[in-house]
Amino acid sequence: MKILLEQLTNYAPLSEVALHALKNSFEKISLYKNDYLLKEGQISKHLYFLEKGATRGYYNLDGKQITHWFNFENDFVTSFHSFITQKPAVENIQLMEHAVLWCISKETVTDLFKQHHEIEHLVRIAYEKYYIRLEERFVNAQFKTATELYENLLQQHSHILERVPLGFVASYLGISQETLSRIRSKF
Amino acid sequence: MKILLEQLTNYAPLSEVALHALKNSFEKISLYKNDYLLKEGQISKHLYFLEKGATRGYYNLDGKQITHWFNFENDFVTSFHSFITQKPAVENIQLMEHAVLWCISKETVTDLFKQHHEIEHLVRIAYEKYYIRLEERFVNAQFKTATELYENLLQQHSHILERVPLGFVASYLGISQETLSRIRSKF
DNA sequence: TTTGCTTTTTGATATTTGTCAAAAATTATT
DNA sequence: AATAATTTTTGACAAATATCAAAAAGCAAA
Repeated sequence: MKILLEQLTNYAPLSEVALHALKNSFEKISLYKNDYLLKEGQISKHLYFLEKGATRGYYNLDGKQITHWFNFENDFVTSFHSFITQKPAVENIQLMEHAVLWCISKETVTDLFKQHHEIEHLVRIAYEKYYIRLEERFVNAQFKTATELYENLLQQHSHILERVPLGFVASYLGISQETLSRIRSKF
Repeated sequence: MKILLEQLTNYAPLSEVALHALKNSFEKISLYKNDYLLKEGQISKHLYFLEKGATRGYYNLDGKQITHWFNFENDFVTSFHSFITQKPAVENIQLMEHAVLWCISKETVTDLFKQHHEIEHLVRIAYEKYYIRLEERFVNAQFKTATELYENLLQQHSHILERVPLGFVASYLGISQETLSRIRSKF
């Protein structure tokens, strides 16, 4: 919980009142490798904070699993599309390792926004950061070669390569597993 | 101005007070084809609402102009990365047509957030929509073929194809102009 | 440690897309 | 209307990546 609150106050400072409200709003849960936080077709009712562990988001396309993101310690996790629109998710969220998470429901989030403007303010700032991060990833994905993407990943997020099977990384980068294997052998 | 306020209240309803504050915060400007809203290296100090006209964002890579987004009527335009971080922009924003815009400064936006929580609330919701939109575009860009991307564009945003030179569309889709030309000839 | 299961690598080949150069078509300017 | 400038198309070829199949390596369970 301490980690979660620290992470939140990195975005913006919070009053004691707001901190207290947040403390009472998250519930701790513990899940195991291969468990699902969300399955395709379900509506995402919860936002999770990943204190420990690793998750991946994937969807099924032509009988294949396409992993399109990973989350690790201190990340917020959910199907944002489903959580925001309350429509069925197209993706699955699965644990790649045993994980400790803090869980909050959509309704609780909405209530917190109503009761504590400073929390909505904080989330507005968090959204900006998340938006920029997505924009960067998008530009990279579109305009860099597979080798450049791998180098980037190696330099900036090498922990991903150590904790995640190669096949997942390949689809995360948008390339085939064989190509990634060949690229890697050249380094 | 009426259009701008309508567009805003599509995200969330606003009180008379907030509407009035907004009315006093935007300034109308008129610019011409090939003018720049922002050049690479500048810090984006303004957010624009495009009432009429069309803009593109592009950056320079290996001596080429890479167009990575377009904006048309009723879109908000800026280099979000630069506007949010107040760091120099990597992209240029140029008018593709004569345009009528409503302009607001970063400081004014910040002040409005402080004075009217409902405006920050509205923007929080707007961010969610923008985030989802970017996510969709990202997933498409990464996992669809050039032909599928063109078909999508044709079905969902055919106005883009009519108003924008082919070369810009090609780099928007992340493919070469020659490839796009060949795809198009097959339809 | 042996056996079975999963993941990764390797080889051969096919497909997609890019690049370069030139021609054709379109648009703008005088 | 003629000329110039820009944009789009076409062709030939090269490069990058995907696909399929099989071997090798790694890991887990009995």
